Amino acid sequence: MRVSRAQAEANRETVINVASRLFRERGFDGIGLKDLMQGAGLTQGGFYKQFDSKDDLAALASRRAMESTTRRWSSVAASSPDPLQGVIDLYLSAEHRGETADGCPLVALGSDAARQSEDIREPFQDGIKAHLEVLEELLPAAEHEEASSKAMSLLALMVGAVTLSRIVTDKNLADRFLETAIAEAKRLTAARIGEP
Amino acid sequence: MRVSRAQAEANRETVINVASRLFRERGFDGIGLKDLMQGAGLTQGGFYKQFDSKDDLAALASRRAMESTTRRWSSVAASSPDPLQGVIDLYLSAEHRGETADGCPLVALGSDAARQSEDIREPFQDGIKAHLEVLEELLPAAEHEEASSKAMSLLALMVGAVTLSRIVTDKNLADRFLETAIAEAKRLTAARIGEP
DNA sequence: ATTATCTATAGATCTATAGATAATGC
DNA sequence: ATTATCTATAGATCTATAGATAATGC
Repeated sequence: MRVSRAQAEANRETVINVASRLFRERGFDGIGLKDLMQGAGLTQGGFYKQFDSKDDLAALASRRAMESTTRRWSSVAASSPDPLQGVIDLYLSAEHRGETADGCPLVALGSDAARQSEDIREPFQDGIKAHLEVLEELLPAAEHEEASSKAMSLLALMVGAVTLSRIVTDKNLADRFLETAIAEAKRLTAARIGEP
Repeated sequence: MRVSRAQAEANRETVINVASRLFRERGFDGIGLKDLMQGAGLTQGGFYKQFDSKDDLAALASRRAMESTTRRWSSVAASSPDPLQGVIDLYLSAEHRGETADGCPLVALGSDAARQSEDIREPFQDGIKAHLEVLEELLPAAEHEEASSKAMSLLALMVGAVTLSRIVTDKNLADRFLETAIAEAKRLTAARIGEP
């Protein structure tokens, strides 16, 4: 029954990774410890030797999820001819809308996160700041202040668009939310000449 | 024990209204039938004579919530010197961020809604369409197509901004999400001269 | 007589804990 | 000897149902 320390650590990491996917897919209240542990090939009983509580795992899994999507942004930016457009097109794509478990936690768990304790909202906040920093560096703005504001509006626009796109049942309307957001993001990111 | 038909109908309405608040406050999975009925001054046992299932109530409560916020938009627009700005300022206010139970269901339940069945997503979609229609009528656009696109981007921006503002624990960052979204909304809604 | 609501309960599931088991690590 | 994971279970809570109760409506 007992496994090596290295294996135990690997198991812990697997549980966090599985949780980061399953929480996004079903919500924090939508999946129990039994299924979370089963998803990692373990049983429920071992849970509390690895984690303090379900909320503890929720915080760890949220951090892992946010870090994973920040990394994806950086990697897409690094490999795109137009880095900012690359990130925008990826985020506002039908593929991203479809992959809840691997997609942005802000969309998958946004309204859930707002209801959680500070311990769980903190990893989301850190992830939001990291996402903003990626955008700020990519934005063509003269001053830092302007880039910061643009980044915040752009993130809000993108999170809102994918959220709405996932809610509606009308496929055509869902696609239009993504398309109009892409068009609006282009206007937003274009350098504004002669503006304060 | 038995009450008049009129009173029974009034009780049903009360349960829907209570549910529309409590679901927004705690999420669909965050509150049970016992507490929902108790909130209306009733006991759990009577629930299934009034509703088919918890999901049935969730759909009815979601519709009620969306209709309520659409009405609020219309009423704010009717009583503001600048109707569109009135709606934007109300939505992107610290007050709206603070009142989860009475605020926009798209923010309070956005990520939850995306995970629900079509029966529950439909009232959200109808509410989204109603919200878009209010914005379209207020937007200063030459063509319908343009107003429609602007309305969708504006709604996405606002939903995203309040969602992010509720998640972050840093009060200063939370306020900045609302402020930058207001500034961006102003640019978005201003008539664009010489654009396609 | 009908029926809106009540009390009571079934059966499932949830988080968390207790103690057994068997492999690791000293 | 220590400990990672297992089986088993406690105690609470969840959705849904059954049957009792008492007031309405015919």
